[in-house]
Amino acid sequence: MSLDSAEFHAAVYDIVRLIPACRVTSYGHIAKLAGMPNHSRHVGQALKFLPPNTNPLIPWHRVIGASGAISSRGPGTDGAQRQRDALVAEGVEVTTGRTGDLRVDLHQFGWFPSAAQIRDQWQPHATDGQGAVGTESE
DNA sequence: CGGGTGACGTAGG
DNA sequence: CCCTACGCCACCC
Repeated sequence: MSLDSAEFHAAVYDIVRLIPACRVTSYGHIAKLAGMPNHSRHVGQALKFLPPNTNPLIPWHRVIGASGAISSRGPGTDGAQRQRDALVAEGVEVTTGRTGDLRVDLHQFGWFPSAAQIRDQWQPHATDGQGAVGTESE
């Protein structure tokens, strides 16, 4: 199956909408859930394309890098700061490095479910209230 | 049509 | 943990 760019955007938005509060995931994981594991950059591209009015509908701030770092997004932009503010408001701990880099502990706030678990969210059969799903490095 | 770029990721030093 | 190099692909020049 080949995803069109528009459909890829829609898939990305749909997945981002599923991210629970106080949790974060990575661009690459969203790309993987969307069926395109190598299109991690385009996930960010899709979020960049995101209109301001859809902000409250799509928790874009819960998407960070696979290393738990919030992308600088350029020195003149305040996107990273707004993202940090939104995450902190939800209760996510964001640490600031000496160089001003913003990072989140994925072991504590990471949310990396598989496609099957996503389907499980749409149809809650197993009521497992697990926290960090799929903490790879453990 | 070649080259640079980016809200990325992984591997290696 | 830091930085560098490379792969990736849509988009822009």
